[in-house]
Amino acid sequence: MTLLRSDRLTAGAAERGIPDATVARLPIYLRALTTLADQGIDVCSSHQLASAAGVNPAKLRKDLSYLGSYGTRGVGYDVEYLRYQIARELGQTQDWDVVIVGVGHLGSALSTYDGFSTRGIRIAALVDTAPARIGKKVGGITVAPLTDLTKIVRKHDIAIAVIATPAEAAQDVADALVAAGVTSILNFAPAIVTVPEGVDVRKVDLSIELQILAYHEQRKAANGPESIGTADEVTA
Amino acid sequence: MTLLRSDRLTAGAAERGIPDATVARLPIYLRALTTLADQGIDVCSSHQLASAAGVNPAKLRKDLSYLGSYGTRGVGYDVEYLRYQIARELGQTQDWDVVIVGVGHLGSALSTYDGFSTRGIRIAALVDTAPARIGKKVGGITVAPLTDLTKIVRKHDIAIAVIATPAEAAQDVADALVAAGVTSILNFAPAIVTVPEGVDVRKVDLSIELQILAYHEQRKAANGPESIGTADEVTA
DNA sequence: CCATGTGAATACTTTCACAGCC
DNA sequence: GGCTGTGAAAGTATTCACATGG
Repeated sequence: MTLLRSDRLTAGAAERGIPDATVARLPIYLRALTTLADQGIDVCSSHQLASAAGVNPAKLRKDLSYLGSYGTRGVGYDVEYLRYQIARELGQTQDWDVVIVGVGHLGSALSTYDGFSTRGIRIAALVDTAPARIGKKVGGITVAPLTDLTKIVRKHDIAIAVIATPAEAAQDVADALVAAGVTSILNFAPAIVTVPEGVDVRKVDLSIELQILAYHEQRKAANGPESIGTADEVTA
Repeated sequence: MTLLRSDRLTAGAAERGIPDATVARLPIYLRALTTLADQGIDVCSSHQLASAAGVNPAKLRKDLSYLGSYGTRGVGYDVEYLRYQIARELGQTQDWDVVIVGVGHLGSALSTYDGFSTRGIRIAALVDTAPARIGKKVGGITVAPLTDLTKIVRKHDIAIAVIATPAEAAQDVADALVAAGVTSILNFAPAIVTVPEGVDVRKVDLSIELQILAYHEQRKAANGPESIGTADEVTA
């Protein structure tokens, strides 16, 4: 989750050193811009965009300032232009081929998720170890055996993989992915996977999110209901 | 994601004011402790536990210090005792009934996900609007119509809900959930939902995680491969 | 001696408030 | 006049390093 950056601001001309917290929000801004564009809006203020994205305007402007000065003082931002700049910064000018390992319920859900294609992400291959699943078609893609991994990664020039296996298999799959040449992994398995330097891992754990909510619920119940409020998700 | 805390340390006896970042890691420690217990380990050092959880020992000790002093100097932590203390802090001494709204691919995957039951979370009901889905059984639970929501929430005393609908429906569903009395929402729909004060929303966006990885991949490709390394997920 | 628990130092993030430009 | 872009201030989080107690 936290990546070291050897160069926050190195010598030379304006080395890009965008804070992690900002990078994590850029896709949200992108989505918000698309929403605005769909509404026929082609110029927006930081307030409008911030409200569509669920953040506050100062944070939005600070975030955008790391990319450059793409707004116009006294006016706002050109929706289409800003959308392009953020997409470029995120590397969405190219399409990223992704392989999903593990075609159970979650893997199937991911492979048919339609939010990927419009965001520069293409599910290029599905892989599993279960003989019952190999050869079956899911979302138009034939499930391949794990042993084909290296071949698949080479063929599609895949850098990013998704682990959607049970916890027990996660580390072995991660090792296989790294060996095959993958350098970024999104791990849905409820296990910590260890990878060599230079490989990024992000983790999404569905039950953890619910446990965090349960914690806050418990506190609401314990204290009076008046002692807690949300800052997030409240549009001014 | 960020919750206001009116009392970081109020008067009286040790008011609990655990930082958000720490709360987000407690479920990870819980999982790590379970792993250790399964290996027959019943006392562990902060190093052992930290390595199993994928964090560094200092952070772990600091996090645990917010809960109290549950370790023994010179020795370490009793696995079972610490596990209980964290579970209690997270509110897992009781079971939380949860309703999932939207029984598409993702909703189905969630309702059959077996990582919930052992963590104090019980899927009590499934709800959808599509007539084709209502009445069908998924993971042993019959899908109910959205109009039954209030009845269901009352019956099971539900505080926590999951939105797994398309983006367009998310806000309406959130409104219905709040009206029915739900006070915590986990939102998987790729949309920002607005809720009144006192209601917590957490958001998981599958495509955003991949976009963040793509950003880092792009940077690896652009710069020399030597200029980036990961701090996370590397066990010493 | 050992490993925890914790103040103090550092690093990062958010927010404020206003200078700068349209 | 209005809104962006940004230094500076405030607020959080992480890490260090050592006093503390078994």
